[in-house]
Parts: sequence; C-alpha cells; structure tokens
Amino acid sequence: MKGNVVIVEDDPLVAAHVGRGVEAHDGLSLVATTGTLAGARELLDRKVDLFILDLGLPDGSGIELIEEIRARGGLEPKILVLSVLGDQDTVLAAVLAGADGYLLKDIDSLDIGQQAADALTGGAPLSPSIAAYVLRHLRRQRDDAKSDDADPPLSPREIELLQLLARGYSNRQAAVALEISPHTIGDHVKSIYRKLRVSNRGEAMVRAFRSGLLRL
Amino acid sequence: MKGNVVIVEDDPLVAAHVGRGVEAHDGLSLVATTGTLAGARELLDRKVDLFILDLGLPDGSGIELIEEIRARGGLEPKILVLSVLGDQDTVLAAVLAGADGYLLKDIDSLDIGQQAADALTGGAPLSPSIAAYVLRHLRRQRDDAKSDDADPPLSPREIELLQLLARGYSNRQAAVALEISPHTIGDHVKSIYRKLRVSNRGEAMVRAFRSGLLRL
DNA sequence: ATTTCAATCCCCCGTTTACGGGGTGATCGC
DNA sequence: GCGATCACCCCGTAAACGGGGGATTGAAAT
Repeated sequence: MKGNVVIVEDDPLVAAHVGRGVEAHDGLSLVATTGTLAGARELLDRKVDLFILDLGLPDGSGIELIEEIRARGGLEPKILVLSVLGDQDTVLAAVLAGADGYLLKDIDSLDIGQQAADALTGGAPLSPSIAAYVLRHLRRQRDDAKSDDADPPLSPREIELLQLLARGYSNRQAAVALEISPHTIGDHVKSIYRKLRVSNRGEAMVRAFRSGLLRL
Repeated sequence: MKGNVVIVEDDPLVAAHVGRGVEAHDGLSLVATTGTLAGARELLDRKVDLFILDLGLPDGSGIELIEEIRARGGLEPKILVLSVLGDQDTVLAAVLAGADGYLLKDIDSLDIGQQAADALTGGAPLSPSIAAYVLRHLRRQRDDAKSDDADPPLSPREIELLQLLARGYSNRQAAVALEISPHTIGDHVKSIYRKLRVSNRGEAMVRAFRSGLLRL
C-alpha cells in the first residue's frame, strides 16, 4: 500500500520539484497539491498519510494547519514541514504543534522522496541546523529545570521537613516521621517561613516550588 | 583551516570506514583514532574540533566521555555520536549530556564526511528515527507541562480562590478579596481539598502545581 | 417536565492545628 | 567567642479543618 502524499506549497516551482521527488519514490503516491491553507483544509477529510507542508502560505501560516490536523485526532497523518523559515521560534512552534519533520528549502541535495518515506515510517527528518535548535532547546529546558534555589538557603533539616509538609504531613506527623519533638517541628517550620518570607503552609509550598526546592 | 577530527570507535572495520569518510572530505582532518575511553581521555588536551564517538566501548560508555568533555568547558569541541544503540534512553542521555548529533550505524547510505562537516558548522545531524525520539520527548514535556487537571476539574470559583491561597491569603482575607462570606470560603476550600484529595493547604498547593493548576 | 447534579452562596459547631512570641542548650565551623 | 544549625520546651491567639444544616441557579439527564 502506497503512502498518500499531499503537497501544500504556494511556489509552483517548488511544488513541482517536490512532486517529482515524491513520485520518483516507490511507496509514495501524490494525491493532491495545493497552494493555500483553504485548499489544504478541503483535503482534511481525505485519507492522507503525509502532508509535505510549506509554512509561508498566502492565506496564513502552515502552523495553523498543523494545529488543525492534530486537533482532529483520529487518523493522524504525518506532517513534514518544508520551509525557508529557519528561525528558532518558527521551528519550535511547528515541532510543538506536531510536525514530524522539518526541512529547510535551501538544501539542494535533499532527497525529498527518501525524507518523506522516513517521515512515513515514524522517523523525523530534520535538517542539521534545525536539529541544532531542537537539541539546544531540549538542553536549555533541562538546565532551567535543575537550576537550584538562589535566594534563601534552607538547612538540610528544613528541606527534609519541607518535603514532608509537601506531602501533607501535619507538624505532629512530621514529628513522628523525623523522630523529634512536635515543638521542634514547629520551630523548623518557623525558620522555613522566615527564610521563605511567608507566613503559612500554602504560600510556603508555592515559594518552595518557585525556588526549585520542590520538584514538579 | 581544517577541522581536527578524532574517531573513538572500538570496531576496527567501522573505524576504518569512518576514517575514510572523514579523509575524503575537504575541510576535515583525521588526527587520531582510538578504541577506548582511556585512549580518548589522553586526547582531551589536544586541539580537537570534532569527536566522532561510539557509545559502546570496551571500558565504558561514550556518554561518560561526553560528560567529561563538556565538564572541561573551554574549547567545547563538537561531538557526533555514532552508535548502534537507538533506544530512547540512550539517545536522550547522549543528547542531554551534550552530543551535537546522533547517527545510527545501520544507515549504509550515510555520508559521514558531510554529516561531520554539518556538525562542525553548528548543525546537528540526527538520524530520522533518532530525531523522532527527540521531538516526541520535546512534545511530551510540553504536554506534561500544560496538561490541565486530569482527575478533578476545579470550578472557576475554586481556581480563583486557589490562586489567592497560593499567595498566602487566609480564608478571611480571601473572603474580603472575593467579597463573599468567610464561611463560603471555607466551603470552597473544602471542595478544593475533596477534589484534590488532600486535607490541608500545603498539600493542596503541591497538588495544584503538579496538576498544572498553578504555574511555576 | 421532572429530577438530578454541580456550582455558588450562606450559616453553626467542635476539635485540631498552625502561628508567633518567648526562653534554653549543644554542636560545629570560622 | 560568635553565628548558624539543630534540638527542646511553654504559652496564647488565631486559623484551619471537618462535620452538619440549608438555599439558589442553571445545566444535563431522564
């Protein structure tokens, strides 16, 4: 069974070139080509396995189309973005919206047929410079996530207690868990409140989260 | 100026093949080949622009080497992983450790020279199936972050109140702010606790965060 | 059309807990 | 010695908690 491919591309030259690439590949079948978002929308109910999609279309951004396709659920065709836009925001928006691959148009040596086939079989063809954005973004997120506290340094004991409070422990329960007096728990709680500049449990938890003392 | 390339690969056949690919490319200069982590470590002080790195080495995982290279800071050579290991955990570990690209060995049609050059110029060559992992991971993170509630849908009023509680409001203060009776605040708070299955403010805040009801 | 339900609002009660202040002492590192 | 941490204690007020009661509205289900 051949994969049904739809090309959404407003530049006739590019569309034709991509079309040739698709038709040259066994396993791919070009079923339609359109140059507008509106035209693509009319094809949404057809059985399409792969959209090869330009982002800069005359009647809007291809990203809208990605969102619409993903919002429909159901068949979940693959979406391969083919764009001149290589800036980080556009790339991430497309990927997060649900693109399965992102190729820059300026690659002359690109074998569209092979890339399309890769996308169909679950791969994600990315131009190297695009991939660099994605990896950078991934690592930045990781780094952001693990950037510890900053402002108020809680003592180990206080952090320990904080974790218990986060799990809904009362002062008394925490006292049992830590095997110290409830009074001492109260004292530690006071210290925590003072350091976090709050005056009750709820706000303390919020600040703990925002300070990175507690993990999502 | 040619890019200095070091190959870290224990399989002599693969190493030789990769070496040919590198030498065939203008702009790349193969300066060393080693089959062990230990051998690679001895090269860390040399001026290397690109490591082409296997992960499964006899004396440990190449991921260790990535971490060591990145921990040194300074020159920051590029690192292109070339591995048979295509599982998600390995890929993500390598990428998060600081790999600039990840290619699977099973690709016969891979032009190592071109991929290496891409890596050197800031690109991130990823095999399509690898890229799929990365994109999936990226979207999953995004989805996790914005996945509303899940179990218990709080009413608008309750969410409104929750925000106040997160800012440290007492029931009484919240009553003033929302211009309703403190008793009603108490009722809403009870509802919130019931829906979030908690029994005090602190735990409620924690659950609210983990459910995405409150933003970091 | 009736019922059922969730959401909103209001009130009272009693018990438990939290909060904020006070004071004491031991240990450890600078 | 001094400051910070950790530990313990007591007190009183204030707040939170959990249970009960009831009312209204509007939407959804029967």
